[in-house]
Amino acid sequence: MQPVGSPAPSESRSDDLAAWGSVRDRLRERGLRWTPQRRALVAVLSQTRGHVTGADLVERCREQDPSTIPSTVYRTLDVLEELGIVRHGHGPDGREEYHVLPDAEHGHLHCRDCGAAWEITAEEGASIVATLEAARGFAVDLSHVTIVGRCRACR
Amino acid sequence: MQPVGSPAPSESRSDDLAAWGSVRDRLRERGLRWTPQRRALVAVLSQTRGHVTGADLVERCREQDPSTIPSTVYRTLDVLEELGIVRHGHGPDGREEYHVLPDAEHGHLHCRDCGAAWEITAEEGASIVATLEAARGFAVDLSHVTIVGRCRACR
DNA sequence: GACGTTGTTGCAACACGTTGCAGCAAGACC
DNA sequence: GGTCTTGCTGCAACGTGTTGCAACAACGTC
Repeated sequence: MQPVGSPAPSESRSDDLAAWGSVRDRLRERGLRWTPQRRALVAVLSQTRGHVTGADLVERCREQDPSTIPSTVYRTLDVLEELGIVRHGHGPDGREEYHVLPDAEHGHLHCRDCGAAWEITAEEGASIVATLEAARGFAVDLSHVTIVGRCRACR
Repeated sequence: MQPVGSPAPSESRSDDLAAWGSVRDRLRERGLRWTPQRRALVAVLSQTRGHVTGADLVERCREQDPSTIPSTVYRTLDVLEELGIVRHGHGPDGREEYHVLPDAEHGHLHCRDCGAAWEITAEEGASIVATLEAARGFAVDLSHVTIVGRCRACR
């Protein structure tokens, strides 16, 4: 239950390497292409853990290659989301927020006052999911849930 | 538990009239001013029920007065939110979404497929609020919660 | 290695919202 | 009605993300 450092890069774990290595093939299987621009974004993502905003990713790509075009990054992110490699939600300010290689489906908790963020685990989310499922037959997409409020420390 | 028509204007109820009428005085009490631009936005809001996006409100104001400036509208909305007259959240696409004269605190449910929206009542939200309160001492701002998923009809 | 398909890119324009700042005007006071 | 204070407006520039379109290039095939 640690806070989620927003720009939270860290080293890849070994089982992630396989995931990143397979991206090229997964694209090709679908008739999609492996371009230098996609390679660059995947390289950036593979050095990222936790959450990043779209703008962050654009900036990091630009550090590697200043000619990076934002729309290409956003379009590539859409593709990678279809492959399940990233997921996106919206931060408390409505900005795009991507999480990379989600181990398990989880939601997000944001403190309005201090800005800290936490993950809502699947277990904690279960009661939310169950409530809405029972009452309305609604299938909650937990990974897209962002709940805003005030954390213990700020109250 | 009716769906929330997104552009959902309808007539004001009588007890709302008092609320709208008092806006001027509530501003003045705080040393704030009652300007033609604010009058215009309040007029638009008073003919609105349910949910509107910021862009919607700008457009409706412009219908009344084509010289309306967006930043003024957004700044006025911030002020009105402080007075509790509107509340804002973020739609499934991250856009600003205002609800007018909230009768009771409530969250929102959006179907990813058909785009329909429902309100999560305070009672339904109670389990969400209670879970996070107990587990983390986190005070959920239900009115800012938007949950995305798939509704019964779309599954 | 050359060729053709067609998925992608780069670019320009747009949409929505925010911010900084100089000048204006609401409203209090005389 | 005139004056003063300071909250508000209008404007311009920016930040983030999306979209349409023509030209380009990945990659399967010969």
